[in-house]
Amino acid sequence: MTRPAGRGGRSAAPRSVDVARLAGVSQKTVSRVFNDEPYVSAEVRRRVLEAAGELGYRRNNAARALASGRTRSIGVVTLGTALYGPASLLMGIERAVRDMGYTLRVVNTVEGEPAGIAGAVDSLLDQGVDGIVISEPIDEGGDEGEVSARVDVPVLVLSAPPPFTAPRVLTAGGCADVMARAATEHLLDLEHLTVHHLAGPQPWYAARDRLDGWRAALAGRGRPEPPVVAGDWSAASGYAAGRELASDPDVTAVFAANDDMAIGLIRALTEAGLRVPEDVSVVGFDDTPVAAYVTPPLTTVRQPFDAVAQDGLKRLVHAIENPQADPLVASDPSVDLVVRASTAPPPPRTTRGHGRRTASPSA
Amino acid sequence: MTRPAGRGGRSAAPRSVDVARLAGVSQKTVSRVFNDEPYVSAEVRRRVLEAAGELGYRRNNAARALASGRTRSIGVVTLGTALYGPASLLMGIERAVRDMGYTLRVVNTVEGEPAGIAGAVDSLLDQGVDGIVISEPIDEGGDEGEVSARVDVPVLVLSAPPPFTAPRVLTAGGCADVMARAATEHLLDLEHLTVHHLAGPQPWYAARDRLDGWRAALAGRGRPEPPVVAGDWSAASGYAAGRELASDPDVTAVFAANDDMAIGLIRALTEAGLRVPEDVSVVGFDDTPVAAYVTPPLTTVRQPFDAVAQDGLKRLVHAIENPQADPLVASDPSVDLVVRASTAPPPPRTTRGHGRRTASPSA
DNA sequence: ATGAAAGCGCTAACAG
DNA sequence: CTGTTAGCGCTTTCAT
Repeated sequence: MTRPAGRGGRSAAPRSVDVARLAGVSQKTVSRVFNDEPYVSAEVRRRVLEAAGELGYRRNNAARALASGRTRSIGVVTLGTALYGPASLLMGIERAVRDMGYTLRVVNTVEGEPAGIAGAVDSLLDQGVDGIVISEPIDEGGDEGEVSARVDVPVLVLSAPPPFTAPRVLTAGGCADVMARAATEHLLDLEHLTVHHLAGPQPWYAARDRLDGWRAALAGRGRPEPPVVAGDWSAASGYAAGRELASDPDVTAVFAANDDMAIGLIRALTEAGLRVPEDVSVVGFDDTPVAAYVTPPLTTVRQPFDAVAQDGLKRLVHAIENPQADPLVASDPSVDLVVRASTAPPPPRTTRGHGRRTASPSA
Repeated sequence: MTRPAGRGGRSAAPRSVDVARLAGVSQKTVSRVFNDEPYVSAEVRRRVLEAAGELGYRRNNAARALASGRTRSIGVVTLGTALYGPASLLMGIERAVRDMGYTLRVVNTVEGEPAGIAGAVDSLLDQGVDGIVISEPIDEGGDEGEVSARVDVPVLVLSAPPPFTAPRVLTAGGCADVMARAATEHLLDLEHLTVHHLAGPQPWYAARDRLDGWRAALAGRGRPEPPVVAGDWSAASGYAAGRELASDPDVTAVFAANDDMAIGLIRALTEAGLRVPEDVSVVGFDDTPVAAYVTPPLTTVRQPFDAVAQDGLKRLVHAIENPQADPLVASDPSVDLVVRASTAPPPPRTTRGHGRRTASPSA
């Protein structure tokens, strides 16, 4: 019909000139209509829209990007994990990006892969994104500097201090420390003498934040700081930690850096013959969907993923669209401690240490 | 320097002509080098690469897409949920897309939103993707037909029968039924007279598949089919179902359509004074990271997300790059039943019904 | 093995 | 309010 499947393009998709011809206007007017530009009479607009509908016209994004120098897309760098935290954040980001009228490109970094964040950012830059979101990065040690020079778009770093310096870096959601502090204080308020911490993997800024918050809470009350137990976010690591902790009669309260580890921890404690929360209290972090339904229902901290993503993206888009203006200020999200049945006052002091050295599986 | 920050474009990014000039070759040769085209002498290639490196040259994707008619990007439509299944699948898709040399664009559909899949596909088409992946769609009833006409790129539908008809539709991973069947048969092999099913929300094809598999297993052994209990994937719904099921002494085995529901179910059963697996066996689906660490460790089915994504994407890309060729055939993934401690033979028949009507909370 | 010329389909100035 | 004229930076086609 119109055109015999032009060069590279797949089929002969209608172009704006085709619409213009059919509507009896100039090509530029079609462009005006589709960009909601002013100065188009209602009548002409109607005719254009009708013609476009008839032809099944849809703007060519590549041409738009080439001509305007903007792609209206935002890239996000995520860890390639289905962990509840990162996954929830990604969903929040997608929604926020869409709400702001942008499209989303996604690149995962694979833990332990050489390229890391630098490579992912580079790939996004190749794709021509207008802005970049780095979600829950981890500190891989030093390859971040390499990117910095080339990054000429605004960058938003979520749930962490900036992992690298680029001309225009924003941050959002670095509030895990205050949430962790609240969790720890909840345990202290219950009269526990101290609180142990089952930490996440330290390359993760999110894990460090929680560790810091726990430290701050303990320091704030002048409590001794027991040695940190290291986990890797998995329930398996929580279980391993639990076996260790179960044999120490001084352990009456544990703050785990995420719910999965808390669940593994509880399992190990239970198998060792300890009761949660009567013998040991446990607090998790995330409020995963199952947290309320494990045994016992888990006291945990709910993270405001959507709010963080929304606030961050609003500021990122502002930075994109107003390169010269001062960045908007971050609004701080609310801390949300969800108290369930896994926390209680410590056992009476006289009975502490009671049969705590033998592991008698119960299941 | 080169050029004072041309019209729309942000800064004066170097173009291929700049590289060509510096390397003392034609622009076309630069293009050849970057596209790994043949007929470029090693010496020239080296000079071009060096010049490009010096200038910090990076190809402009919009121009490439405009000139070639291909964007080298694949769009994925996902539900906006952090549920383990969909999130895992998304990670697998990202990886597979990247491995195939494409980039990924993501659009979520929000359950209950009017636009639904049709809107998401449309948005992806606007963005000019070369292919589309629809991940774990749900049947929203009828708005799919609207898209079909306009979809001129290959579409891969994961974990479901095609939700709409488009010229070139592929499917992958619709194997939940055989996995569900295996799960049910495991319970039957343990001598349970029948198996109850805690189903997922029926708009989800994934939920329907599991229901079908359960039915097939029961039918295959000539067992009675008890009424289906409806859930919504959440642990909360599993808990609600558990309260119901706990009062029925005929319930000795339950196959839950996902792990979260299984966990909620177990909690309700436990609170009702029933033991798992001594009184009631439970099988989940997904093998979430916590499945092995809840009490009791959950027998469940592990889904081969990565394999499904990889196989599907290989075929999608084949369809993109060989429009005329016959589609590749799907390779079927392996079923992986993980037997843990939540399943056992039913209680002795003489004692069945024992104290099953009163709910005496424990834990 | 390399180069020249001609667009891809749009947006951005500038005229009317 | 509307139209004209130039490119955006590549890939493609065809010459050498």
